[in-house]
Amino acid sequence: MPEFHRIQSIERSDSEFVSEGVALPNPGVPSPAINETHQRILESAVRLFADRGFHGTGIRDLAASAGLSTASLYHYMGTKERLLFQIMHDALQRLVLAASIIEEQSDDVRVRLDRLVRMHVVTHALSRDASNVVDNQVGALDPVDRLVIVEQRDAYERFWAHAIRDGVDAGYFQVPDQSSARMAILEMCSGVARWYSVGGKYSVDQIADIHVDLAANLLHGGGTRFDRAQTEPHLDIHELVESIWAIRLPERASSPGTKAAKTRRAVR
Amino acid sequence: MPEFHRIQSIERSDSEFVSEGVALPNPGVPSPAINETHQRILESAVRLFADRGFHGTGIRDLAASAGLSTASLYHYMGTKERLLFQIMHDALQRLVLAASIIEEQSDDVRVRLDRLVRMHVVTHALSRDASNVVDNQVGALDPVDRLVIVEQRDAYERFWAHAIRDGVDAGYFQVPDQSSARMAILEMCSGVARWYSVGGKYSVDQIADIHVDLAANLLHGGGTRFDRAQTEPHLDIHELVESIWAIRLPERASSPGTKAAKTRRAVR
DNA sequence: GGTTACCGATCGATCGATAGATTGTAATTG
DNA sequence: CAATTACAATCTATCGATCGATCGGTAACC
Repeated sequence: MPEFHRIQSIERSDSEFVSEGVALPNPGVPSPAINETHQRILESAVRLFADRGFHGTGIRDLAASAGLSTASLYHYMGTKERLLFQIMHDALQRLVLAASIIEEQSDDVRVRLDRLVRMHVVTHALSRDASNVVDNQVGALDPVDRLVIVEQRDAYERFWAHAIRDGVDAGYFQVPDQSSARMAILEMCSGVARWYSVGGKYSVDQIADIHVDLAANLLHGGGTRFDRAQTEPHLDIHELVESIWAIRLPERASSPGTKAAKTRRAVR
Repeated sequence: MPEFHRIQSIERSDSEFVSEGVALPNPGVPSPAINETHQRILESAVRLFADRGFHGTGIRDLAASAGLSTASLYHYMGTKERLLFQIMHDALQRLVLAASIIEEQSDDVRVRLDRLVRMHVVTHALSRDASNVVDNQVGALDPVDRLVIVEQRDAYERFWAHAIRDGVDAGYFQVPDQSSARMAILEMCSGVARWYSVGGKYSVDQIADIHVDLAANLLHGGGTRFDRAQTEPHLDIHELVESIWAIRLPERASSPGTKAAKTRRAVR
């Protein structure tokens, strides 16, 4: 009964190969699969977890998709939850490795961010299912495993935080708030995994180009809001939302009574 | 046994009230709850579906959270799936209503987009759970219901598509691709529901301000990528990702063989 | 006496997981 | 070399628990 609890740490191989000037690790992160059947199980699980969610996928679905009995599944996996953990851990390990290579090899912070965006988008397009599992199934992990995964995700986000901070410090970027800008870029790039499909209007590389542009715009500041014409009548959006949702305002001072007195001022 | 299959269409109330110059509908969309117990069920369901996902929530969890027996649950709901549908339908109805009011009352397209962003962000912060259900649980709907919800979501996105198109046509916005820009803004604003928590660094309105800025930057173009220094060594990100993920390139011509021949050119 | 609002008990189906047997093949031993 | 052992890889059958859902009621109210 194989153990997957520990996954070998990242190791750059000695043998490297060239890609037009820059050395890439070879063969990157080895697949955690121990043989072809195990690989099939992992691929089935990634696809099913992405499509139906962890709780929406039964072990019988898993077994059928991999062409095995449910009992045989357990020859390769610990539990269903450990299978999820292994998939997420492996995917995040690759993201962290890619980000570290980029950080290491990009001196100019603008180049670094260009490459981070490109890598994140290409990953989310080419490895769509695994990316969606990482992005959406964290809540299905048991609390202990979740700590490990969240720490990995935080480590990945730190590459982004540092890149944005360095770019702001160097005067290249202007953003209203660094954390919000980081989350905004990550969310918009991760979003690719929600809507991308092969055979669409654009190739993966074109989508990456577009998102590099969008991220560059987003970070380049200058846009003083929409410098809107002030001739428009005022419309309080917070109030509009509370009105439509009938929400009991959790922020923004004023008790329900005061609030009602202020906004419920009927015209007729 | 009440039926929730049909939800009344959007109707603007005759009685309106004023908010510093602009009329707001009152009382917006009425809650679909038929009484206080039903309201408790809906609120429990929204919270649990958001926290654990639809398939991760049992009807016993639902009943316990609402302080009822599972049997009593069925006095108010059709099936668990219909409950999900009702929650999503209601939430989307409110989004569409808010967007239509904004479109109606904003002449300048920059103002329109400002308000759309603000509304979307405030909704995703104040009504976080329902927003997360709408954004993440579409796949749990049965195929027929899903069609209805997807059409609603498409209708909502059309308000955004038109605003971006009008802004581009008017020369206010420059984006590399309108659809990608729309998805990028929606994803980054929806992301708020993933990380926002009350008592954080910023108030809801400040977060809305920040995202208006970010969206304005994103749409204002001008950023010709990161106009990076070309002194950096080249690093093919597509190749990097494929190397780390060991992905069998689905796009980008070249068979595995050719690819290997091209990139596996060993240095030593 | 119909209707509304609930409950305890329980249904059949499915859940994740395991027990125990069979097979093929590689390694070890007489 | 042949016989034996060991183990990896798979199966059928089945476990107890939980799933979504329903049955047949009771109590209160108009």
